[in-house]
Amino acid sequence: MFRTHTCGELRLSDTNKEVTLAGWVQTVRKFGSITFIDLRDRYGITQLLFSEALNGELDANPLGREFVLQVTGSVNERSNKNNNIPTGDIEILVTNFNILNKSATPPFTIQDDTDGGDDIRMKYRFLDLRRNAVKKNLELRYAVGRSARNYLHENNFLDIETPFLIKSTPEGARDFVVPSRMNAGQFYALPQSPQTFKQLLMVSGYDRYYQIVKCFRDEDLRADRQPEFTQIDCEMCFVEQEDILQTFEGLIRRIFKDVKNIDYSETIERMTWENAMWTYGNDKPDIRFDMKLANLNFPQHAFPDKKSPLGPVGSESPLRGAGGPLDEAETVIAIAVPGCSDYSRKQTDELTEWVKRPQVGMKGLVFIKCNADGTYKSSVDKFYDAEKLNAIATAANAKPGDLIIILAGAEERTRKAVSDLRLYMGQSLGFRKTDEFKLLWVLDFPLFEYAEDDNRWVARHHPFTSPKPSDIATMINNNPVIENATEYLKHPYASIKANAYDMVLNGNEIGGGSIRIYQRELQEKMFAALGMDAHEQQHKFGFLLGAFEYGAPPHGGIAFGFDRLCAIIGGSESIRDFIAFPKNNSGRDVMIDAPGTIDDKQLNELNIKLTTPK
RNA sequence: GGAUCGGUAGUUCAGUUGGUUAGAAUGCUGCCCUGUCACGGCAGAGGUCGCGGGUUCGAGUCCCGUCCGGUCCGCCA
Repeated sequence: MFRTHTCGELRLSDTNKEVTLAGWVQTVRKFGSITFIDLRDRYGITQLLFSEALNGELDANPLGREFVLQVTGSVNERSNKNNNIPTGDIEILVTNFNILNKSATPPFTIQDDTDGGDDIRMKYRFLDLRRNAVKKNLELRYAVGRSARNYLHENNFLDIETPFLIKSTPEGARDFVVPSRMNAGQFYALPQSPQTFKQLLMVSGYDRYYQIVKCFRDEDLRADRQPEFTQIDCEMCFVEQEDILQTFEGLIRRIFKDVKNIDYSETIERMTWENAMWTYGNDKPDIRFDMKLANLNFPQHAFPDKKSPLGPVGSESPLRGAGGPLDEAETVIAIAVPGCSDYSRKQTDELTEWVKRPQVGMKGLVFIKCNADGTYKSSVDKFYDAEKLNAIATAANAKPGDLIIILAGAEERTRKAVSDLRLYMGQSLGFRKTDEFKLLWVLDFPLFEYAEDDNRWVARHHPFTSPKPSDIATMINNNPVIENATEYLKHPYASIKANAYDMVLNGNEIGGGSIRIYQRELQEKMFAALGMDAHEQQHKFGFLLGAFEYGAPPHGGIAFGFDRLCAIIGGSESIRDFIAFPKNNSGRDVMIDAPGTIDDKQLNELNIKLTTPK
């Protein structure tokens, strides 16, 4: 037997027991004739005592960090206890030890506060994983997965595996492809999600399905995006949107309870996509803090009855500094940043530089300081009197002490810029606490978006999403063809809402789904709208259209981004530390150095000729 | 495809206006130490300043290119 106990379980009550432990040397502390060693395994740290006086023949000198050690000895009560660790009351008086393996000096310290940077930690990920900080993340990931499985199991969901080697589809993200040796010149695609398979399982009558499953998308990476990632993928028969929302509110509440012991009993807020876009500037708002967007030019479709506090402004508009003259700006949006009216010139200049960065892309900003005494100090004082500034402040819901920031420009860009600014200010003012959790459903997404590049509709969610029941007739009765972009807004399809929903946690999309199309006619109409003719539809999705002819039930589902959910619950922006072996920014695994070239024999078997040399 | 920040000791970083022998911390090695737990003390080793080119009497420092890494935009049904 290698060990009788783990390094995390011995207590004062075990005193005098003869035990054998195995683990890694965390630290060595020498004091002449006695030596302390912290022995570490997955479960904790136990202090070892090597004493020359008591066991003179033991030589702890050869032992270095990360050596693998098996030790036998008796459990002693410590004379100096350590309250910081659970085993801090005891130590092992070593009578015998065995070096199971030596270790080279690790390139970084295996500690909670390691001295290693991301690069070196990823290259030696197997050492990084020994660190408590990473281990805790992987344990949390397991806890989230186990909680989800328990909940879904208790609610009659079946875990059914679906294939990884499937067919490339035209819509959505770029596919990862796998060449087929037995079918020369042909390729499998790895699934971006098990979407069509889970729908076919519904047709087969498995009315509640789930799978915690790898998905693959060959797109550029981010801190919260990996090319292979994991989804909690779910689908249900005989449900309407409300059934799905209820079921998966239950799931997320269960996860918070099981993993964080949080009773998330409050109502989960619901917001239409349209409302989210106008109130927060994006479709996954962080509602942990307020700072709502105020549209100062009050466009007809948002606030039809109001007049802009800015009034008619000519080409000499003071808002020139915010991105151009107002009468040329499609949109003018303000936010009131609480408690920042005392910002210095330097600080407002920094904000100006921030919005001028290419990633934000504004030409500048206008600010109004709402002083505590009710007066205003703004970058447009020579254009606006106090009455006008007061009207803007009222429109922006600003209170004394607030700093109003105004951006102007093209609608989409400006909305995104103010949204980014809101998150940036929220972050720097400490409103985005990692231990506070706010859930939100975003509903009623547009079904279609117009893709200018291709001059066609694309599905905002995916092409299997059903329109709202009230929009089905609009979809069936109209020709999807559009000639040019200017017709886009006027086309009946532009206003069709999808029966789709996203779950948002602290400003991150953690899940999304929809009620699906289950009738062949409607699905064909959808494919046609996306520019697929009958032949292509049959070629790409014939199996699904065929299945819909054999008693396909109404169904819908949802998929949660498992890695992202774990990261947010774990209080991190980056998902990489919640994945045992993640890829870097360029999609590389720097530990195993993948991807790599393959030899000519393999290429020949696959009938592949490279156009660029290896 | 684009923007931006970084690359100097094993590691994390500092390095001024271009100017002597490139520093600190930590890790590592040796010695001392019987109660540490971020042990302490003393001594020591450790550098192709990512790579290539250029400017200059002289480049870690300036310029050009390139590679690598981080973050973001585009992209991600």
